[in-house]
Amino acid sequence: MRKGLISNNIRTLRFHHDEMTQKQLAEKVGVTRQTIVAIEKGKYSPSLELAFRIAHVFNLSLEEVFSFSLEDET
Amino acid sequence: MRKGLISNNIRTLRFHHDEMTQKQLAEKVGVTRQTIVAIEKGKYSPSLELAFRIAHVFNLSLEEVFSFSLEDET
DNA sequence: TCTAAATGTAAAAAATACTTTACATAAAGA
DNA sequence: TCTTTATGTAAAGTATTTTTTACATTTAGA
Repeated sequence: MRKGLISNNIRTLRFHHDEMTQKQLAEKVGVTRQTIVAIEKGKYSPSLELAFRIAHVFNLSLEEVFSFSLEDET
Repeated sequence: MRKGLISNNIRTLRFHHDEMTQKQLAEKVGVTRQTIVAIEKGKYSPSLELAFRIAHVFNLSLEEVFSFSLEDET
């Protein structure tokens, strides 16, 4: 699949939500802390399900947490 | 990760968009037809990127195409 | 200074998403 | 009837996501 760019504001959102730690977020969504680290740092993007779970923790829609921009495809 | 349920209305949306075929949708988002079949039939859910791409084709937000419901986690 | 908590990195293994190839069926039209 | 188009299934292989384990660094507080 051609690749666009997915970004997120998880880090910011954690701090805006009572300084939630990576560990706390990981526990709330049911993954390991390493998974949160990798996503925050952009090593890879989460599965659709995990993206939904994370947005849910912050009481936001998925698209308020993750944004996508297409690459050029002429 | 604990699993919730992700569903989608791709099939309906294809018909509402000029009876777009699976093949056409696949080409527009840059995957094979089998991938579209599998997602429509719920064999697995797409990556976050593919979900964004599909929503984009229909000019909808991701959450208008895919919905997520949490399992019970008491 | 010692300890604990939060964050970062890395590597191997497991799980899931996606591709490729191939074949089957049903419906529509020449 | 013959052909084409749309859809479905399946299996093997590749790519990506997630887990597990382990260790390093920084900061805050006792």
